[in-house]
Amino acid sequence: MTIGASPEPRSVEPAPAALAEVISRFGVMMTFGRNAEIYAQEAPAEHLFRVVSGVVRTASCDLDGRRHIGEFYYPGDLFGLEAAARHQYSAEAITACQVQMVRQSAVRTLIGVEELDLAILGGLRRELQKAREHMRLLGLRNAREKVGAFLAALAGPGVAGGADLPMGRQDMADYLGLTIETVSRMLSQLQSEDVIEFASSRRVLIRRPEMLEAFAA
Amino acid sequence: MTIGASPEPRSVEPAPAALAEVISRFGVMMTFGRNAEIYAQEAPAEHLFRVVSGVVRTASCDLDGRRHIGEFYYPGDLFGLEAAARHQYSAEAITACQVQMVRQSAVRTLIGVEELDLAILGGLRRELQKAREHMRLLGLRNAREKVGAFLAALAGPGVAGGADLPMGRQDMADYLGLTIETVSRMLSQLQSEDVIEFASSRRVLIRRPEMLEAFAA
DNA sequence: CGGTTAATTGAACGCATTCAACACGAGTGG
DNA sequence: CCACTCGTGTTGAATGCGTTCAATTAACCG
Repeated sequence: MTIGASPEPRSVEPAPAALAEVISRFGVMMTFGRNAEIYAQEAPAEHLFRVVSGVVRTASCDLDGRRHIGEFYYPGDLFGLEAAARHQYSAEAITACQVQMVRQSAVRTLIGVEELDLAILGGLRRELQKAREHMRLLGLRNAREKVGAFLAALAGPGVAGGADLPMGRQDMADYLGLTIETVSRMLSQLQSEDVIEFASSRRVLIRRPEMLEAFAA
Repeated sequence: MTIGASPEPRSVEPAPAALAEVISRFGVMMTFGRNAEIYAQEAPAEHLFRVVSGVVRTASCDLDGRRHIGEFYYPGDLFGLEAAARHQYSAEAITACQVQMVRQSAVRTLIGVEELDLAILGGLRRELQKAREHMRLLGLRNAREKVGAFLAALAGPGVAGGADLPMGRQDMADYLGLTIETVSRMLSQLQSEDVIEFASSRRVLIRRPEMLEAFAA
């Protein structure tokens, strides 16, 4: 796989299949409890990870305590294929979860250096796209749009029925660059407008999918 | 170069030397005037670029006109090695500038697929790191800190003397997720605190480097 | 049940924006 | 050389959005 040569350009890259395959076959399965740390910020990035079950977040803490959530990872997603030799963000289990892990050096012997690099290349492209999309969200959306876009992404392209919110309000807030109160307020507002409806605080029903999709942009 | 195997981890990746070398030797030199478009948003990403002189910005326009600046590129920087088959951001000349350009397919024959992919890998790692840093800036800094951090980055690690601001206030604002007025106010504020001083609106002198570096974090 | 954490809601504040006016500099023509 | 214009940058005043602080309610779990 090389950049720019794919016959069918698409806006979002799929997860690199070859690497996912290798991790799922040879990876060491690990189990983490809620809020357990999978790896620390600044830790050496020696392993590649794949979410088997549960949800993972990457987080970065500021000097003065402010926290930023980099991304959420769901079953099937790869994470930990960092940009540098050390992790910029820590990774933590949002829910109890199972994660498969392989040493990069091990993958290298299994599928060869070139294959590994290509797979990582694909993964990085995906990460970069998500990061840029996130940058735009943070830079030029207001609170209402941020929360709407988040829900739209979470509900997925087939926005119908409902969706679970595995993460708490604080995680959503730190992901969107808002406070927990503002997130709550926007959710309440969207509910009062019948765009969504909460079955419980972690379970949301989509009442007007077309309204939510308007936020996706 | 493979991820995780480098003996000396460093926080910021250098530009991929091999690729830069190839572009500078075989690239087609092009000249652009102020505000000229180098490539458009959504255009196929078939080329790799290198700034020879001048400054380049990548920009992305929203449906309702809001603009976001992705990154600024200075002489020696590579750009256009996008995450997808199509450019997420357009590239424009901030100042009159010279840019070298090569087709990816041409590079492939010159240095081989593996080399190319490795070089792009390095470049992407760099881009991802910058994007994440930018995300954090947008997500959890206030106006004062944003402007301070911008100046600190622009002045460079050896924060001393002064720096030129090749971009206008609007570009700075769209990069930082602020309005032009707020940027101007923060600059005035920093000047009134004797952290910086403006020789002209595009030329800034660093009066207290240690104060600026505090923003870098 | 009580006890604890998470989430919602209210009220007041403050930071950044918005709208508006003004200042500055570069370029052009009288 | 000055007057004029246009683009760019600065400054002021008022508004509003999101935050902050505080109190209440809901969910979770022993």
